[in-house]
Amino acid sequence: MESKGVVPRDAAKSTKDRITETKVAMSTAHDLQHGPTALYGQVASIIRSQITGGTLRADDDLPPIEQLCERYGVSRITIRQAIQTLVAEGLLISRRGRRVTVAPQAGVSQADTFKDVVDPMSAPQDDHEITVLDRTDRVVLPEGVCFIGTPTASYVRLRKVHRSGGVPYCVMEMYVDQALFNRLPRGIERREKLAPFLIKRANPEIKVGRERIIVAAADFEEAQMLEYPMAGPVARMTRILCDPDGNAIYYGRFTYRGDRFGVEREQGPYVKQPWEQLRKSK
Amino acid sequence: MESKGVVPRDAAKSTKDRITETKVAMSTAHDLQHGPTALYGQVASIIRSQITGGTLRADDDLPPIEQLCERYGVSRITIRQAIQTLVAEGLLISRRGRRVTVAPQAGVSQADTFKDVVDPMSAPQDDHEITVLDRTDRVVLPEGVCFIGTPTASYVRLRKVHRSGGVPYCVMEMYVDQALFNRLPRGIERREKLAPFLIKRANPEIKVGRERIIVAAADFEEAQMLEYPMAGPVARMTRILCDPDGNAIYYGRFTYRGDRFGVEREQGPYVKQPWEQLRKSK
DNA sequence: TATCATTTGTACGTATGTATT
DNA sequence: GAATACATACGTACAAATGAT
Repeated sequence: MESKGVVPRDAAKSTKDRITETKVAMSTAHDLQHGPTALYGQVASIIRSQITGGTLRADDDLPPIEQLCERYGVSRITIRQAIQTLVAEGLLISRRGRRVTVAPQAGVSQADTFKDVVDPMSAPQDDHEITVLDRTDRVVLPEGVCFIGTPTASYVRLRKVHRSGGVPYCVMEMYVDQALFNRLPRGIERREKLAPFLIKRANPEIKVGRERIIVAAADFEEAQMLEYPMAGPVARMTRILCDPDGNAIYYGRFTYRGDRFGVEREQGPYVKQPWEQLRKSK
Repeated sequence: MESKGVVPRDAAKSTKDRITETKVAMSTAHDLQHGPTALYGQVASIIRSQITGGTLRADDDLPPIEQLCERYGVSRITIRQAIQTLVAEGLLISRRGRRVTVAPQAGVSQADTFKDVVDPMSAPQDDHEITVLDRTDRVVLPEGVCFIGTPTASYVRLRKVHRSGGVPYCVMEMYVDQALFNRLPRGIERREKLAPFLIKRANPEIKVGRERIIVAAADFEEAQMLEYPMAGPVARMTRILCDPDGNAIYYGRFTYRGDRFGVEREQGPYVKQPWEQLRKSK
């Protein structure tokens, strides 16, 4: 292939900078090159480094797309795709009718990020809200989901949304053994995180609780319920609690917003790893 | 304005045409509606349900975009955006010059997915490869990253890529105490996962290892190194190992492809947490 | 309360580059 | 080399949400 000379594309380049309102002290004309990296990728890189570098800060507005088009000498689609990329990365927020803004949590380092996340087993904050979407009694567990323990005859199925500070951070679907649920205080599902409650106070005793965690992209439904970009990163967790007889008295599937999820694990030489005690899942 | 209506596309059944071979028994004209849900969202929903429902199976080809345009009576951009969405969700793979295909791991249930993932501490498979990108001796740990333990005076900094079955699944940056590293077998960093090696065999003993895990979207660099869609979901893990004196003799930051990451945790009142089982001192 | 300008979201049509078959 | 098919990119238009008037 020929390393061809760059096609001169100075269409809108000479236009005077009319960008005066924005706080964004963006630097002067960037020279984008038609080449191996797509134009939208180059634009995204520039903006990304402005965010990580501190030129753009949390909650800052970006200039309108039209102005960015002029500035970089590219079309609207190109800018849009760059913005889309950064939205998916969690660095920008774009909403109809408003300016595109830098995400509140953008630019903080990874270590700091960990302060804002919600460990699934942590105690809820003061501003924690629980919404019960629906409840169905006397249902059976779906086939093949029980990776430890044996299902019981009958469950209560609950779907809930948890919010912190008004923002939903987790949607979940859980099955609680019907007999056990009937013994719990009335309305407890609206007041408490059930798994921590069961582990601390339930009768009969919980013998073992196990969680599997994977990461994925939010599907349409999850994105809507979590007020989160479609295909944004999420954590999916499956949790099972068993009683001393090996009955799975609790099964839950959780989807956490990626920006609000974090877990900590210990590793050490004297500890047998949980999965070494497991039967292999096929 | 009136939609042009879906052109029935049944005639083109030339023998050479492999398109008719696709198992896409796509139903007859789907009526998309201009309304609250965007057209591309409707298309994405249809295809998504075909995948999860089994009409489209892993490694199946989608019809060319042009044909999808005709089928749904929408333009190329609309189809592309639907495909993009599903690519970001990990359900489709789109490559230049080839048909869009259904991702190999698409359509399997969450529980099943867990068998393909790589627990960070698991033993490497036979087809496991390690590439050392670079090595720098006698460096100090970056400021403020050490969430447990105290940094030592000098580290070896390594950047590596791990592959399984030829596919990269993790990129990492790690710091190993210089003195400790000098005592390790030569070239061990190219042959072994260092943390498990240290935990099992190092001298002095590791007293405690702790991991923090969050989820995020792949940035440009990570996406390239992992051969993964930009902004695709990834897990980021930070791990620190300390010796009995509380010195952080190992610090590592890892980025895992979302489709290859999974961890398991135990929870329960009668199971001592790993760190509770640790010998407190020698 | 209603209207208007601004700004982004969605969508169409078209053209060209580039990788695969 | 040719045909196929996706990626990128331009220009344009209208819809919908927001904020200010």
